Amino acid sequence: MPNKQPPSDQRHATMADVAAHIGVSRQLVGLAFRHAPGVSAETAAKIFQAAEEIGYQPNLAAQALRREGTKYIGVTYHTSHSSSEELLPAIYKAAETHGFKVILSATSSLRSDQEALNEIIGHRCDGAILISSTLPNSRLQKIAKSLPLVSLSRRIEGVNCGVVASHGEHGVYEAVQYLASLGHKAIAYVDTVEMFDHEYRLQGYQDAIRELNLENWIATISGDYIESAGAQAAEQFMSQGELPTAIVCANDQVALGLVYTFQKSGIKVPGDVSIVGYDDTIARNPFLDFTTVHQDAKELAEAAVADLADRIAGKKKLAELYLTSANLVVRSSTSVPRLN
Amino acid sequence: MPNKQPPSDQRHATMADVAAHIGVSRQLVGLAFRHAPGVSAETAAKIFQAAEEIGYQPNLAAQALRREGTKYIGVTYHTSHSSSEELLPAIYKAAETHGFKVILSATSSLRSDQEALNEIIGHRCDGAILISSTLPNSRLQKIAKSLPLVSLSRRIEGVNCGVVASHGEHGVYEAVQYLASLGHKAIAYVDTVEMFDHEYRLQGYQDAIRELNLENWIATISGDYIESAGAQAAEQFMSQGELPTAIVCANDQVALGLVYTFQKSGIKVPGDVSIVGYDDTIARNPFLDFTTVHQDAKELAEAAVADLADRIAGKKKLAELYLTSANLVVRSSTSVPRLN
DNA sequence: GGATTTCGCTCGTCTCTAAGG
DNA sequence: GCCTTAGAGACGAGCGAAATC
Repeated sequence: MPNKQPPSDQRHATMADVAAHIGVSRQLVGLAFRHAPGVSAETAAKIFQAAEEIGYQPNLAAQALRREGTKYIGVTYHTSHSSSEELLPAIYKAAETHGFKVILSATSSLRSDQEALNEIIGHRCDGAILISSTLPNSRLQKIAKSLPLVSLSRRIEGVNCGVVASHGEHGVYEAVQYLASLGHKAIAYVDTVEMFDHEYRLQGYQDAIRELNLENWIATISGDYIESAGAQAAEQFMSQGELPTAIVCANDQVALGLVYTFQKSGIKVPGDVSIVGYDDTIARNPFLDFTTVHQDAKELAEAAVADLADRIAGKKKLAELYLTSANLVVRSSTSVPRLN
Repeated sequence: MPNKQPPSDQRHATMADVAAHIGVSRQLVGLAFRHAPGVSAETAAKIFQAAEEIGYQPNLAAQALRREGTKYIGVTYHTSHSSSEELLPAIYKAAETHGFKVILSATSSLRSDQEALNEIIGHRCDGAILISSTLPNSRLQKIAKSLPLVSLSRRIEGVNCGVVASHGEHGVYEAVQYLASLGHKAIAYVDTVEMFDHEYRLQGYQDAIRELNLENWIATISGDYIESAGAQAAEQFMSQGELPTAIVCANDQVALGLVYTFQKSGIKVPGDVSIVGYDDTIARNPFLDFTTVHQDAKELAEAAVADLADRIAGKKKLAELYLTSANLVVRSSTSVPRLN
């Protein structure tokens, strides 16, 4: 009766296996994998080759358990939030350059933000990036005391965490100014009140309108299906007698709903109405090719990770706000106004 | 000079802290959290309350390290694959009922399937679900020897893993039959050759057309931006003299590109052309309201998790294929054919 | 004596055996 | 037989200190 099973196919290789394979100590293998100084280049090469041969992959759980910090960044995001499509890859990249691994934790109608965050705490992540989190500020403030936090794409206030979002005021302001420069005077704005940070984008609209001495024309909509909300806004405009000559939307999805519905009713974009979106997600899709405000996923991700890394290193404690660029990208959904 | 720091705010609480807080043994706390037998209801309540009070969350790394299996399921998915929007929440749910936690690992143009899989191996997941993975079969076959695998939304062959996908042949067949029942005779199909499993959906079209004694009318398209591909297909149809009276698309995104482009050119849907999608993702969006083939995220997720759980338990080793339901959902993008 | 390698303890939890109330 | 505790050895890697060439 064997008191110890031979390393079966089932068991994963460990550092000890690698070490035994070439006759060095386990610790030395550890040093090599940590890229710590004091391992001769020759030995290191042998070690990595042996690891390759027996298919060794470091056990992340063991690392996380033993290390002072886990070197994990937790990221919560909502599965149907379209902007995370570009944000997540950028976060992976940025985290890697800062020496962190990413642990994703998805939220949805079936999984709350709190559950997602608990998982991150369970993994003992050194810090967390919360994308458009719906957690109340009081809750966040409590969590921020023991876990470095960055709120991404949601400008929260009164919480000691980093906040990273695109400069909505500026982006929308620029869009309205551009439309005015084309000769538009009846410029409307579609405000989606259930979207985070909608108020800042609205602010940009109002600032520009005031400065241009034009009239406010705001359509306020709400609803889960954001494209449908855009469609609903289109109906609203069409039932009001005269249409504006240009409409700025709080995001690309609303713009799509709007354009689709107009076209279905025979209203041409941009011939009859110019439309501008925000986000530059679906807008850049060649068949849509909407004029929109571009927010840069890479810039957002890098700012978020850099701030979080500073917090983890203890260099920051207080609230800090970063507004990343939001610039108009002119494409084919805008033109000079129609002749009435 | 204190030889031991008092539990500072920085350190996370452990089972020992919980135990000390109410004066029981550390082992008992462990039993309670594992819901193991032998803990009185009264004591268990006290333990959980104490855990709540001092904010204890089990250290997942320690659990994963010590346990025989980690009870993790790794899931790889591509961030711009729209169907994962519904699939991921469903997988979380299904995994939970089977007693597993989920570890997400995203792929994108910046992060390969192999990197994503390595992370999963690093976490020592008991098994993995690969959603529309692009890894070559030979690679998968090698991995499947040491890690239970399920391929979701991609029908691979020759690999000893579970395969779960919707019954594309049936779904498209049903769509064509329905169109024929409305009186359509010129029924075209848009085949997206770069999509996984496109061949099965095409097969359904061909089977139905043959059975109905109609003529094959296939538009083959390729390209990254799948909605643009749809738009491109629309251009193709419009340049061919006469339009078909109905078009079945390989997926919803293509359908959107098609409909959008037709409408822009003044062609009415469904007045001039009926359109059917596949997936029932964006199609269900109220402002689109496309007729489409519904594939059920919940059904897919449950089948995938159930099969994987069986593999992890050692109840299965060989390849196995599950085809989940694919049923036509009639909405407003289809009607009787136009009068020529 | 500096470069290279090894020792020995530790992280938080699981799991097992033995024994106490 | 119920509940509870004591004690100890894992799991796999990190890291400070000591040993070796």
